Amino acid sequence: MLDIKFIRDNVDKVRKSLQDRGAGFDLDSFLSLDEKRRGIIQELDRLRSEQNKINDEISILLKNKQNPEEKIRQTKVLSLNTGELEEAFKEIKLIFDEQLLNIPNIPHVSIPRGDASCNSIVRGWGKPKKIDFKPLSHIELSENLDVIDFKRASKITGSNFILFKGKGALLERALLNFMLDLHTQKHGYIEVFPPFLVNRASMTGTGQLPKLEEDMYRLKDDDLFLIPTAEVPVTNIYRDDVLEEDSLPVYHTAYTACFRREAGSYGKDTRGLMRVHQFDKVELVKFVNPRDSYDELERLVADAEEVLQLLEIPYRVVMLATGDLSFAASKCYDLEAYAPGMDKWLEVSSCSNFEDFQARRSNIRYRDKKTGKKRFVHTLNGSGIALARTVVAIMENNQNPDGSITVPEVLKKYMNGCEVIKSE
RNA sequence: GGAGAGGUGGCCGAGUGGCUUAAGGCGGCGGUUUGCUAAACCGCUGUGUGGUCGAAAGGCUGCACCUGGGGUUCAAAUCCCCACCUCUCCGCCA
Repeated sequence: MLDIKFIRDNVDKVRKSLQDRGAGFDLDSFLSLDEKRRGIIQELDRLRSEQNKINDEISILLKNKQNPEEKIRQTKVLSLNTGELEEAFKEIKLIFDEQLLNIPNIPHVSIPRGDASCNSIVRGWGKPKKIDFKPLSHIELSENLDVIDFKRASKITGSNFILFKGKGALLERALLNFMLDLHTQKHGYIEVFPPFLVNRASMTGTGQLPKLEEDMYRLKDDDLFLIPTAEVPVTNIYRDDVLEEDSLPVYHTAYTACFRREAGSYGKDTRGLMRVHQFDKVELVKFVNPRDSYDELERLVADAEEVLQLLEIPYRVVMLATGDLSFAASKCYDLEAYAPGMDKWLEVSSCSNFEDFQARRSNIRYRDKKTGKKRFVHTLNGSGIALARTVVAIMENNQNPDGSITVPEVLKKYMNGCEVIKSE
């Protein structure tokens, strides 16, 4: 969330941010609500102050064995007034807090203004392999090779779930191990394996709540949520903590399954692995000194890109425009892998700098060495990378005329030496 | 799932309704002493929020904060209810 003081002092900036994002938020009525809120605080504090004084006087009277009846009568009335005002304050605070949580982060100046059509392609890597036959889609390939069983996944759970089989399951597992090894051994991330279920406070801390409740799987009896991304549990590791400045930056990587209801997206990419309710992902999360966060973002993107480079999958890096930016992010790069079977660019990673937006919500701070003051860290995260669609890219890029799939060089050792996935 | 014990500042730990402005200790910061270090001694010590002064750093001032939420009372760390978390024992279990 944004700092209310910042909002008050920078109304124009916030207004422009809301416009650029196309967010429908009534800033003016929020500001007048804030004014009202502060008015009540002042009156409430005045009443309490008066009451505190009389209470002290009562204490002294009692100590001197004098009768405090008169004073007690006085403060009884006061207490009644305070109680009423407290009710009013509670009501207004509830609305105020919720509205504050619904104001999106301010987009960084470096990104294009406008909707998704204004997204800009920053760079590309690799060239699609020459495929001199009509390439199959991953759906056809995986059904022919019997490595994914879509029908039975539907039977077990429902549509848009996946049942990997045989070499398909092995490929999934190999990819996860390959990516975790790369990030821990080469890029310096510390691996964590967090819970897949989180509570409401964690979901609010990273910004999924209150806005996106209907997008998530929720366990009503326990008020827990299945995580839509490892970003949630991993960022919340340090909720309400104060880190030492010297310990920054902190890098974590985690494998988790991710669960998304994808409510309202039926009809879009609903076949195959494109948009599924459960997928595997290796996530990268950084907690950094605010001074460094934009350099850290570039390195984060590079770390995610290296996965695709080593897998030899052609991709492009897209800088999102203000209107396409997610709620909590101030700057975001998407990585899109090319899939020749579908002739589509698939979003396989999203790398964002949240500045102090999540840190303020989650109360993650560091102690400034010079001043001794606590300040909010900057948080960043990115997929490094998301699996289902990466599997699509691997299958479709590496397919052979006979319908088999060549295993990328770097994955061979993770697949017990298997070089080609073929019909058995 | 059942029974019990707990949750107090950065940490440990006292505190059963009003001199609590949260004792005492550890740690941290500053100082005295000192050839240097240590010890000893002295002083200081958190967070949030509102107002106000200031260019700022920050100052002054009010309020709130003893896990969270309700309640009782003129007054709650303290009494009552609910939730969450931790620990111990029992049960169940991969």
